[in-house]
This record gives sequence, C-alpha cells and structure tokens, in this order.
Amino acid sequence: MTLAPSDMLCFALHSAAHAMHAAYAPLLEPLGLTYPQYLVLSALAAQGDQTVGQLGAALRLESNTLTPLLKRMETAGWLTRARDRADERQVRLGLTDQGRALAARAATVPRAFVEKTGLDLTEIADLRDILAALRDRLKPAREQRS
Amino acid sequence: MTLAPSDMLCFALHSAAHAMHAAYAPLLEPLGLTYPQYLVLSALAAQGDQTVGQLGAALRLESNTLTPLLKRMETAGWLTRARDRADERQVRLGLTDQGRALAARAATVPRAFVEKTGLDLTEIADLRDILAALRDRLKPAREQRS
DNA sequence: TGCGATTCTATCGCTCACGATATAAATCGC
DNA sequence: GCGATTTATATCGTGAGCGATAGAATCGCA
Repeated sequence: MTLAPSDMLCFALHSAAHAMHAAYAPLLEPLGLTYPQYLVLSALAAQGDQTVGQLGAALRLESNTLTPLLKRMETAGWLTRARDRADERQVRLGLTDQGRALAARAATVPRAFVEKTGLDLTEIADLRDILAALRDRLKPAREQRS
Repeated sequence: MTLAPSDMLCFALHSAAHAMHAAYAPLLEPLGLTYPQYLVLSALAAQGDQTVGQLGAALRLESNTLTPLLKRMETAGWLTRARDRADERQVRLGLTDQGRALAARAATVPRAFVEKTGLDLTEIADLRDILAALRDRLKPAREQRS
C-alpha cells in the first residue's frame, strides 16, 4: 500500500545528501566553516566577486537564505558586502584576503570527500551529471543578470 | 584552483535534494504535510507502529530532530506517542485513524513525483540504489533494536 | 517627465537538522 | 541487590532553508 521510505528515490536522495553533509562536517570543522558557507566561499573564489543575485543563481538560493548567511561570513571577516554604486538595489560580494586564504585551504576538501565515497573519478563525474540533470528537470535555473 | 560548486558532486547532490523538496512541496501542501512529516507518516504506515529509535534508524534521524517533529504531528492528530509499558525509556509511536487516512492519501504522491523526474521506472530504481549505496558507504546505518 | 510596475535585497516566522547535554529507566558487575 | 554504566528520549542553542512580505531603487511606458 504505502511505499516505505527505503524504497523511494526521494528518500535515497534526501538521505544521501544528509550523509554527504555528515561526511563533510569533520573536513570543514577545522576551518570553522559550515557546508553552505563552504559553497559560498568556493563560488566566490572560483567565479570571482559577484552580486547576491548571481551567487543565488549559482547556488540555487534566495536572499532570504543568503542574507543572514552572508552576514555571518562578513562578521567572520571572510567577505565584504557593499551596495553597487551604479545600481543601489544590488549588493556586491567580495572575498577578503582572509577569505581567499581560507578558500585556498578549503580547496583540498573535495579530494578528501571523493576518497570517502569510494567512487572513481569517472563514476563521480557521471553521478554528478545525472544529479545535475535531474535537478534541472525538477527546477530549471533562473537566468542571472548583471 | 578552487573548484566551482557546479563542478562538485557534493553540490549536485545537495542541489538535487533541494530541487526534490521543492518538487514535493506542491504535492504535500494540500495535505498539510512537510517533507519530513511525509517520511514519518510513510514509515509508520508501511512498517507499522514502532519506537522513536526504530523510526530514527529507518529515517537516519536522531531524537533531537524527531521529538519536536513527532510532537507537532501528535498535536495535528496524526499519531500517538506513549511510553512502552515494558521499557519506559522507549516511546512507541502509532498512527491514529486520521493519520492512516492521510497516509493513504499521501500514497499517491510518489507517482506524481516520478512523473516530474522524467525518468522511467528502471532509471528511478537504479539511481535510488546508487544513492542508497553511496549513503551507506558515507554513513553506515546504526543497528536498530526492539 | 512622471508614475506604476518590476527588480533586488532584507526581514519575519516557521520547520528541520544537529552537537552538546540532561534525565530517567534499565542493565551490568560485583 | 546496589552502585556504575549504558540506553532511550528530550531539551537547548545555532545555522539553514523557505514562504510571505516589506522597502528601496530602477525601469518602462504613457
């Protein structure tokens, strides 16, 4: 009648994401980062300074989630937030030297995670692409601006 | 240097799980259920009455998450919580008639989700098993008792 | 040019998740 | 049996995530 969670794709996805968080936690804890903060730091380090909207498009998050998260990271001294001079509605984000140094340290974390998965690089890439495609079918990315 | 989130397996997993939640939300909203509540209801309906610990083993959640969640569901009239007579440390959970009726209605939800994914049943099962295996490698399930 | 619509970010309230810790019951060791 | 340890659940504080909504800046069109 009712399907058990263990038989559902959605629960496998849900619980695998939780297990991934748990696997990342000990890798990020020495850096003082949470997982979403690690994503923000990586996005800014890899893709350069950007607005809250652009970061949100990259991470699929809205300002109601990002604003408090970014404020905490600003307080920690990792990034700066400043209204764009040309368009005061936007807030431009930039890494501080401290933030860049932390991002450099955090760059080694994905390797450590890959080892924990027990998958080889081809399997990693295949699964990543399958999941990204599923995500985009479920929730198309909104286009990003300026 | 730093990998962008879009290139990471972890972000694909993270964002796919978020997209899955977003896809479930409109299916569950008419039932008044959140996604974790839906999992609890499904687990109790499929696997019968059980203790908090057993439910936690099935859903990979601890009492610090489950207790408030279960209390909200008890308040909503979907389940009962009662100390086990034989072992008063344990709390036994049971669906009410109202909870069983809601679970029956919710049983149609996975079909609707599968349609949204655009995957066929074989692909669904394959991906589910890959993710469950990854989850169990990252975080072995703790054994469950009584 | 001016004003209504749109865009961008922020705020609020709620649920979920988890680490650390507390509390009570049951079990173990002697 | 009695104290120490273990087990099961609950509590507290914090961070995330999101729907609804607010507020300011900009845009578009009459």
